Amino acid sequence: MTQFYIEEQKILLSVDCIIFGFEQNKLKVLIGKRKMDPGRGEWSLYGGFVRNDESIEDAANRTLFELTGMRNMYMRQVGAFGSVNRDPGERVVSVAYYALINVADYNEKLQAEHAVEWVDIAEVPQMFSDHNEMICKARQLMQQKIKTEPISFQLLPSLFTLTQLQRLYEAVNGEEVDKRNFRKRIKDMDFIEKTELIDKQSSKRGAYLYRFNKKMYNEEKNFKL
Amino acid sequence: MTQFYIEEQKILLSVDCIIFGFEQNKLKVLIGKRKMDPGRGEWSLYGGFVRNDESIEDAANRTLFELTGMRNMYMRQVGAFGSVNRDPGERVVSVAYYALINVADYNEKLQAEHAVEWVDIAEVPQMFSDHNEMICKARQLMQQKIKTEPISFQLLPSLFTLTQLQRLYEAVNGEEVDKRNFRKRIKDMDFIEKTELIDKQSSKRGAYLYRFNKKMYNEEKNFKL
DNA sequence: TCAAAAGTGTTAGATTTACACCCATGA
DNA sequence: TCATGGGTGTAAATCTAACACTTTTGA
Repeated sequence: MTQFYIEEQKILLSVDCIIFGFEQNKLKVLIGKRKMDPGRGEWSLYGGFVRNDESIEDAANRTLFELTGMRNMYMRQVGAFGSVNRDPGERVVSVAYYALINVADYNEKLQAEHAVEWVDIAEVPQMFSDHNEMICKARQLMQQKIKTEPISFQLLPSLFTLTQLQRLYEAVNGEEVDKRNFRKRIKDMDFIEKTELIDKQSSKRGAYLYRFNKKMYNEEKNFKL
Repeated sequence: MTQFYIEEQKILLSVDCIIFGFEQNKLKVLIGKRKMDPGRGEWSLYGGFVRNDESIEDAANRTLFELTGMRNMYMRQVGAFGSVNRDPGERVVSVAYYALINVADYNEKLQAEHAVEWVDIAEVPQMFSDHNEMICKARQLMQQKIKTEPISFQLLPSLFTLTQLQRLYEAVNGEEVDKRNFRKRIKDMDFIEKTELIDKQSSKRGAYLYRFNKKMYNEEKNFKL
């Protein structure tokens, strides 16, 4: 193969994953202590290097799979982070992705193996490199997205109560909403289906379980929260 | 210096600039025919490679300066584009940025030198590599941004008429708006200052010229269009 | 004198917000 | 029997959208 761009400098390229989960009415991110030098022991996102024969997105999916054992997670690019000295070891440009996961689906064994934990988004410690900035940007993007697309269901079990859904919105947006107004908006969205099933976990009386009907959503697409 | 990431593969990294301008009531992008192999002669964005000793953002600013002779342009990242075969020559990952320019400020000599031209966003031809996708994404981001931040003034002369401003919004959003409702919203924003100057270019009667008062905006920040 | 763009308010409809009580159940 | 979370409707306020005529002036 002919070499076209012979004069140019090549650069290390990595991906970093901001994995959001919802647990105990809080929005959380999955982070761990860095296991390599430089920066060993610092809080860090989970990441990996991009290989020459895979797209950045593939690298991100591979990294997510390594960490969670899951494929086809909801994942969106946050952006490229490219300060010269962002990594103390060597020049590394990183492309951040955020992903959404239902915490209950996450394999505890893998979690233990990678020594990562769910940390409340409001209590994220100081992190390695520019990872705080990445988390912040990811959260902003996710907050925007959740207003216009039904991504909340990625963070919940397939059956959920309206109170769970509401608490999720409150956690993501950082402010409480009125229960009746919230439920009115849900009623207008036919693709959020009421089932006949009752959840008895969270209350004595029990609450109806709902599910997201993806097919119906694809026909209607009138999402607004 | 110690090498930390010895095993990893390095990749060519470039930046591509989507430069938006506003001319004849149309939103336009600045593009030219590619001057190097592979892809010589195809329509292309203006870009450049990222050097090892500069941030991606610096590379983008340098590239914009090369093309326009201007510094401190409004510029935002669109994202990283990283398919393996996006560049037919060699594996190149590119980070796209969009920038806003007042067309009248753009040096014609530089434009001729680089052989770039303003093309209506609605009539962008098929382009090299994934540049159509980059433009599309850039436009989406810009459309979102213009709703909540006063970036429109980057595309206009420092003095402008309300009709110009309205036409700009219409061009960006791709739909017409009601003149009276538009002007009502403008009146609520004190940082869009009416001057005593009259523009006689666009009408016999003449129209008041307005200016964006940045200091006043920074105090109020209640932008909404 | 007329064509072309500038400028200006009102009203109906839609959307959003605020708000309080009864229900069902397990402990 | 009572504490806990589940479930429900209405009215006021705000915001949005639709709409038409007069003014100025250069050609």
